[in-house]
Amino acid sequence: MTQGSAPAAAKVAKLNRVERNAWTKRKIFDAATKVVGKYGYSEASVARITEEAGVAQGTFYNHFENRQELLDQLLPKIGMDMVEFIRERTGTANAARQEIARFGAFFEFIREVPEFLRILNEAEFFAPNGYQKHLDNISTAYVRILRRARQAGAIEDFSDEEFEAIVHMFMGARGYLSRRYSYADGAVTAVPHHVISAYEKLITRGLYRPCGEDKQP
Amino acid sequence: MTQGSAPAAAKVAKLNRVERNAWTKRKIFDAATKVVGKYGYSEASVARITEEAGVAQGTFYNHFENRQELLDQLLPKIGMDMVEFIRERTGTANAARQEIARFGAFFEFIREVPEFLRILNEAEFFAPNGYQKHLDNISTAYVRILRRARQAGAIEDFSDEEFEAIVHMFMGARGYLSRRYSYADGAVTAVPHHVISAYEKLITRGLYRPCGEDKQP
Amino acid sequence: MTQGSAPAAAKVAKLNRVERNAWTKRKIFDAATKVVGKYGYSEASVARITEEAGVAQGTFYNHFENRQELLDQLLPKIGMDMVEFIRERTGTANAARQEIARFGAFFEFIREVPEFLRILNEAEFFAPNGYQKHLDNISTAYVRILRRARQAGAIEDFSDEEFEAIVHMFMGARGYLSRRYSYADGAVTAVPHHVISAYEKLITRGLYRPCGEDKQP
Amino acid sequence: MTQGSAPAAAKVAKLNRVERNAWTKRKIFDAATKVVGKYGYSEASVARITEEAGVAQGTFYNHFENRQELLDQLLPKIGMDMVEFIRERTGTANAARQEIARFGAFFEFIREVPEFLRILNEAEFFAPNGYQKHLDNISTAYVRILRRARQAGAIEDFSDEEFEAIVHMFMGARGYLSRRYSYADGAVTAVPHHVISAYEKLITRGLYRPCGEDKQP
DNA sequence: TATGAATGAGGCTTCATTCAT
DNA sequence: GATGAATGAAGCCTCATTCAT
Repeated sequence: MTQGSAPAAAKVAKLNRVERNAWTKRKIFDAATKVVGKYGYSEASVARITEEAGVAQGTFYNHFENRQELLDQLLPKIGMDMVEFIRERTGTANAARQEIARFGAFFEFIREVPEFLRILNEAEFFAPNGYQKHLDNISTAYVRILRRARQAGAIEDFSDEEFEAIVHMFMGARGYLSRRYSYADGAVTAVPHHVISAYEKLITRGLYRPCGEDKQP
Repeated sequence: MTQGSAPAAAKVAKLNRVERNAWTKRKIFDAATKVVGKYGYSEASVARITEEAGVAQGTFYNHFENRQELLDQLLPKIGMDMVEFIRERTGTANAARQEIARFGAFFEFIREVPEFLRILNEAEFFAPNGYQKHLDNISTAYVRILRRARQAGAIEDFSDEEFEAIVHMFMGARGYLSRRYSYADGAVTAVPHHVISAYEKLITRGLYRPCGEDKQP
Repeated sequence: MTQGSAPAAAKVAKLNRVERNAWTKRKIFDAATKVVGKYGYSEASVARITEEAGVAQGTFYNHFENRQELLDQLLPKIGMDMVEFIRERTGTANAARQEIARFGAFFEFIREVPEFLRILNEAEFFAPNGYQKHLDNISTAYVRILRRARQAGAIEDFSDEEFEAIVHMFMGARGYLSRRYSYADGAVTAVPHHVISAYEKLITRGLYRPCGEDKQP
Repeated sequence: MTQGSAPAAAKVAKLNRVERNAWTKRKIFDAATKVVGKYGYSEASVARITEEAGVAQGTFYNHFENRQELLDQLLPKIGMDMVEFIRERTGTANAARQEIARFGAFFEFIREVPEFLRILNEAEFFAPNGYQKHLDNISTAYVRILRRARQAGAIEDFSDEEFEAIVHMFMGARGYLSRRYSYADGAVTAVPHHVISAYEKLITRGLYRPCGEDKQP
């Protein structure tokens, strides 16, 4: 429209069609993360999300089949970010120490990405497909870790099936604990030390070999 | 309108005003339990509940301030039923055995009252006040049990604060496990044995004295 | 609100609950007739209808399951009015004359109830159930008339099945003619005389005994 | 972007600009015929049509001013095909026989081009301009035929204006009959014989000279 | 106290059309 | 000329709550 504007074409104009498309989708996605994190799934109307994203409501449906599709993508996406985040902080100590590290990293992540907690907790009921996908992602990865620890001699006397149950307990425990201790009037705070210590005692005695040393180096 | 109706009023008429009132409220309450258990909180519209209860929508507001008030009463009420149910099945064996019994009784209760699972799980987000109340109820009772076990010498080395954390882990673990293992295509099934055994190992080794015998009789 | 208003309760207040209910439903129904007649089914949004009726949109759904249900009731209802209207104007002359009278009365009715034409014509596509019902109503009644004429000796050589086809042709012909000749820029005008005369010739010669006299007195 | 693409451009590239243009327009047109025939006008969104045609939505507006313009072209185009189809099957027998032949050919055409019926029937309300144009086309041609029959002595006692009315009745009758007898669960079937016979009786007696022989050769 | 019709805001989604690339 | 993302109005319907009877 402004005739001579070609050379001035600003930041956004540099993007080609494909990039612009991805950028818009990303805007919607990020907006949804923010909105669900703040208000919960049930208040995350398309109107609210698109307003937060700064696009028209109709635009939403150019990028997602419907509201639910977006909602179901939220958790698995952030969940993978979390897995990566935790992996980076796990260290190379013995298996029990690593488990403690993971436990702590989980709560660190929650503070880094405060939306995560609510998204995780509510997903089961508002985004069941996404929740299941996330569960499978986590469960698979976690069981693999436990198996490796068993091979290394750090765990004895647990079957694969029992591992799966243990993993579910861990996940459940973290969820409960995070909800109980990490919320402080909306804001997210650190988990108190006694929570860590209780968890440490429970799992080092109950799951991993008490001595804290793996059998095979 | 109702003036001369006293003699004709059948069965129900035997009730006086207060009893009738309580009876109606109860009908609504039971209907809500059924509806939420079957469809979840978000589908539990006032219309659906009153229809299930066989009363008019307006009647609802004679007994509850608003929809949320009823929803918030649901879980604490059933939760207390559950506590009683579990207490009756705890037995008098040593502390570790009792804990296993409680764990099992929890899953029994779920099968007795199939609505409970959904009400419990969703309450956190749809009936936060009721959820908190339920949490406090359970947590208080459970911590008391653990303290007593510690006094009896069955638990060592855990502080009161750690007990609270442990209780939350237990509750979280049960929730997760029940969701993972108790749903079978809508119906509620028994929890597989390896889940029980995994739990048993984890807590007898991690919390209670491994030998399974209390210090003081 | 106005404290002493009880004795003043005006016109509408005389109605009891049932009557008020019926009255509201009727208001919606009449509004729909007007709106569909003027704008056609596709423009007959619930918003437009309720606005015309002077009620809230939500009220609509207290009286009709959904938009389509109302739409499907429109034609059969008015169709029965039409049947009655025509019957009253059929007279007692011989069968052929009666047929001409019916033909004329049809066009009279269209002018009495100008909405009818559009409702009739569009119903096939926008209210198929209602259309089918109307068709059955009319077809049944019409075939009965033809049969009686055959019994009276006014018609020869047509089978029952052929009657049904004839009735469809009559209905189709009327529809076409009414659309062609009765619309005058939205308003509805009388059908020109040559249309009547053409119809008269066609059916008195083609269907009824040409002489215009029935066999049996 | 397109600079060097000339040599590589396959089959389609043989077409010059004008031909390509016409080809695209044709694709859209055919797609619209298919879509309207199958789903009706109201479901014939621009999105659906362009998808069926395999072009982008924007392309549509390079060839048609708007959605309605295309819709209005649909019926007149196919209508002319029908006229040609019927003419080829009219034969050279006497006028009454020819009329019967035309009646039969109409139903044949419906089976040849199954989309036609729906397009014809719905056009009146969804493509009024196109419908009017079609009506004029048919009416003009049909009246010419009747006039010629009158000149040949096969019809007596009908004025030109009455001819026009008769033509409308014929068209209306055909429409009704085709809808009543030609739809069989979506598919299009043959019209039962009694329909043909009823029509034959009606028009040979009512319009054409009963003897079936024209006055002047 | 019981009733149930009335309300109107708000939710999701579709769609014809525009316009920058 | 072709593309397809962006737009925003409009449609249907649900729902918690109110209020006159």
